[in-house]
Amino acid sequence: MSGRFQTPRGTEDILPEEQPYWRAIHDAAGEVTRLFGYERLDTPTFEDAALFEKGTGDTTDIVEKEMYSFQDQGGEALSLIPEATPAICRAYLEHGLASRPQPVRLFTIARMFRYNRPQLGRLRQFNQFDCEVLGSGTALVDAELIELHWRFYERLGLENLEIRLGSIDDLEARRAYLDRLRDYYLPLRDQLSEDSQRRLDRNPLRLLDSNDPRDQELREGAPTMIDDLSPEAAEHFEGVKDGLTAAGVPFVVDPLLVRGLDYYNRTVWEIVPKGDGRQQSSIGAGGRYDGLIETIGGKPTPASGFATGLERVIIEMKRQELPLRDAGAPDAFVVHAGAEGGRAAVRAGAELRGAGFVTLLGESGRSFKAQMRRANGSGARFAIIIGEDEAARGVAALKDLREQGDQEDVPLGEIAARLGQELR
RNA sequence: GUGGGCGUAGCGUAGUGGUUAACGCGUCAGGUUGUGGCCCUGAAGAUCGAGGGUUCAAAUCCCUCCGUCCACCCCA
Repeated sequence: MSGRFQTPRGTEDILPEEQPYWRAIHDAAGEVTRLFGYERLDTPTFEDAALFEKGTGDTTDIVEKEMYSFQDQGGEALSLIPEATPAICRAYLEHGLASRPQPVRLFTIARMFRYNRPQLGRLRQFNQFDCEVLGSGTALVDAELIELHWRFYERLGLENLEIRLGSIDDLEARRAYLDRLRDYYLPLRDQLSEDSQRRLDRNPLRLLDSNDPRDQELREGAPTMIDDLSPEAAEHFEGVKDGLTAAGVPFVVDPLLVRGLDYYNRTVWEIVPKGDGRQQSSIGAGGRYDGLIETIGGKPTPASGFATGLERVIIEMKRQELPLRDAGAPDAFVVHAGAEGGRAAVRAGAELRGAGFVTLLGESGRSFKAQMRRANGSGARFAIIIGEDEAARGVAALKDLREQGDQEDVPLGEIAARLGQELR
């Protein structure tokens, strides 16, 4: 089958049978944001490339090697959005949302693009549900976001998830910590795995979540950030934990939680399925980013938010075999034959749909047997049969497909009323 | 971006050098007069991911590319 076109690498079609998952996700997101009072804000699919270079950070992998960037015919440097947060912040500044009552609670559901090597749960084009609260630095806002995040999965019916919560302090304190961490590891360099020796220079935090046994042993004596937070960050962290406890949301403090974007400060969290060893298992993650808005040209504005990867959520929904609302079988399937029967079938269809009944028509030219098979396969409750004979008599034969046998003639024009009685 | 596994009809699989590539599900058509589910019969559907090479002979061996999955990396 090649030679034929196929979806570009790392992209996928969403076929009809996949749609119930997406419907469930949109319903759950809509419901949970409504309950928490979040408003939807949608941004463009592409933005000024510099927004992410500044916002996300031009030393991050996302910006350095994963952005789809291009120049348009007018010479503008643009990027397909790799994440929503800087775009939401841009919109917040551009439209003066800072002048509305603070904080502003927003959400979006959008496609994101990152050029990386595809894997299960890692696509080049993927969808995220994203919530942000701008204009508040309180711990309770973080707790609220984590709770909302949690309730979203809860509403979908997902179980066996775990919130991992951590704090990475503020920038200055984090730099000091990184120095301490490096000081600890430097003399031990030779004992580290090859990967970790490289990490020591590039991203020392990564040493802490290495899977290599050698690294894990050395980790025992390493300083941890969470036990040595600045007083302000420590108090904030306590506030987040208090808020979650009050909300009845379970969490585990993870001192090794080092994942996430560079702009995060203080609160960070991720939600993962318990006992899943895969690398792409985190289905959602978030954190506070008090410095980002200033970085992209706004006044210093505290903010916090999270994103959840919807394809990853669906992987987990399938794994947990969640029951989905089925799309709904048709109410009626109209079987017909002959020119006059065809016209009557179209009229019957219009009448039925006008009355709110989901109605499918059989294929003209196909045998009754074929059409009846299709009617049965469609799951329709009733078959409405209009052949030459019925059409001539101005009636349709109504047949309940749940039972054997019985069918009766109903005058054309009274079909919808009759179905109404049968289906209430 | 690095390393590795895999790639046979729409889907799931069998076949690992030798006649027209097999099976299940699905699709289509039939099983006497215009009627479904079960059953039966038949048909369509595959340049065996693509291109090149080795060989008398390749789905099967080799190379390249594409796709997918796993690890690394990154992250949702």
